[in-house]
Amino acid sequence: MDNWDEIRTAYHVARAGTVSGAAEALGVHHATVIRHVDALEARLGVKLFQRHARGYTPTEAGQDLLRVAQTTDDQFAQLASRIRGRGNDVSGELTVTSLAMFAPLLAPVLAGFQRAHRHVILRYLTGTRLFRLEYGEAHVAVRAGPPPQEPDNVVQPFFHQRAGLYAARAYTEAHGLPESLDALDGHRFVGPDSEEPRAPTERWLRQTVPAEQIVFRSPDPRAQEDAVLAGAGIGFLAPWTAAAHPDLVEVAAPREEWGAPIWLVTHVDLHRSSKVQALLKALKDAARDWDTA
Amino acid sequence: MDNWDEIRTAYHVARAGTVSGAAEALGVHHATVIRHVDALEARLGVKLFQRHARGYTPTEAGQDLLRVAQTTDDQFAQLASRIRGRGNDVSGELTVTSLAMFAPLLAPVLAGFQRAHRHVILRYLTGTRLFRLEYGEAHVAVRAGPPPQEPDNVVQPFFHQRAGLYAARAYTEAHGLPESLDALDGHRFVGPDSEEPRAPTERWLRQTVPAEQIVFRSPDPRAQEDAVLAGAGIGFLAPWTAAAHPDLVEVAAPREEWGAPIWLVTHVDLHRSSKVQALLKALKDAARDWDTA
DNA sequence: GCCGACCTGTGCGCTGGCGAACAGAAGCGA
DNA sequence: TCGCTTCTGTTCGCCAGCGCACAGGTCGGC
Repeated sequence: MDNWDEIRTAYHVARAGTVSGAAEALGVHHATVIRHVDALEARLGVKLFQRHARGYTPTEAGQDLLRVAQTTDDQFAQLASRIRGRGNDVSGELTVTSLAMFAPLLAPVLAGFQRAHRHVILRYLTGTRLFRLEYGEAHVAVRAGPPPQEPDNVVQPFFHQRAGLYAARAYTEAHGLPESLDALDGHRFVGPDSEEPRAPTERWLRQTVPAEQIVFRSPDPRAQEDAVLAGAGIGFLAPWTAAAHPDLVEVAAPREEWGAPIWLVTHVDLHRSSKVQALLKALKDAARDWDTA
Repeated sequence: MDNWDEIRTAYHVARAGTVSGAAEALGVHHATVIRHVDALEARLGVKLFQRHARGYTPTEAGQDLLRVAQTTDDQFAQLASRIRGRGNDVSGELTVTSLAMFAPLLAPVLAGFQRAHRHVILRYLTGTRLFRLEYGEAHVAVRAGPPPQEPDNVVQPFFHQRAGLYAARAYTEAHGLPESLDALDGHRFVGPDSEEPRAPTERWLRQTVPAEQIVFRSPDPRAQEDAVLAGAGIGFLAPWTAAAHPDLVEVAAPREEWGAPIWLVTHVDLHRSSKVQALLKALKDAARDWDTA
């Protein structure tokens, strides 16, 4: 059964009862209908219709085909309306990915979005691995650093990430507060575990602070945050993270050189769907407050 | 959804994950596959796949299509095996039609055939109306008289129908037995009701016997038979009918001029099916005995 | 780091399948 | 009985859609 269009033609012949009627319903010439039916019967080796001057009467096999094709037609019609409807509908799955450090920022926005669109199922992936939009691993990605260059990705600015140096009150009470960024000797730092620094804060830390003073290292930004809160040392945190913990002391205010642009990235194939557009709008609305804050 | 082949192509792409794989499975060039998918997406207005250098990944809509097309493919495969199998299988419906007078002759054959092929459902239509093979009203027809000329019918000789004149013993005891066919005056006859005679017996009766002597008339041959048995008059019966009733007396032995050829007729579209062939064989096997009898 | 395997994507020439037109048959009504 | 309509079915010319060839990209192994 390797020609579904011929089945569809035969189905319309069985329904209309005549070749001409089927041809009109299909919008093709009746000669085409005859060719399709003849080809299908030849391939099956069984007559589907009895031909007479007043039309085509389905044989048993033809009636069987009529039943099967009828349900197929219905299912395809339902499929089409589902698919077409989905284009203008905010429903189904919606997968967002970002670095783990943005979770406290994004999670409330995503939760609010889900409340506004009850038919959408949100998946929020965080991880060190880069989730690839072109493989359909995510609809929307939040990326930091230089603007992504992938050809099939639609990139737009999200917000500007700022970072400052903070320490827990327990740490400053034990080790004091550095007077300036030039007098950091003897202080302990919380930093990344990576071999090569990627973020501007990581590069600054490596260039400025001797390695032996970075006493707590973790590849997980959330673990670093926890370490700073526990008084393990001085570490980079976003201002909004620090603001959420009154127990933290600002060692150095956020600097322009420590900041990084954050981008919203979508795959070009999905970017136009209203589902993705709705999420992008919600994210950018939220980011407007972050930039001014 | 008016192009089922494109759906089938997209289905194979979703299954294989690559355009090339789908093209190989379908036996077409991969350029054709790309064209089909592009056309289908354009018509639906929704991306079915995310394209990347390593293949096509189905979107939600593509996965939906995959599920629907999967079941469609299964159903078509089952349909094909059913239809193809039916060609070599003696099952399903089998409709036979004949003049009502042949019912006692044919019914035992048909019953035996059904016993031999338990999966077949036999329909035996008798009636004055001519059931039309080309409209699928019957698979096999038994026709009397000159060989049928319909172009799409396959005609083969069945047996030679013979007829004699008989009367019930009750009739002969009351009215005596005619000495010859030239001395029929005063005798009563059972005959047809038709305006124009069709069977040779009917023509002979009209030419030979005055109309007023045909005292019992019926369009139904079985009713005529019952009338002869009841002693209503002399009438034409087949020898095998008379043989079944010891109460009947032969008025005139069957003559060649009273006989008529009987034909087996099938529609050319159905003639080659093994179901019809099996029934034809059973009928002709039975007729071999009738001819010699 | 280079090479090979495999993928998508596109322009071109050609052919299979399409529509147009006509022929023939059957049914229907005047 | 004749004409009209409505079917099927065949032939012919032509174009949409096919396969081919090549380009460009990515991934993995040596």
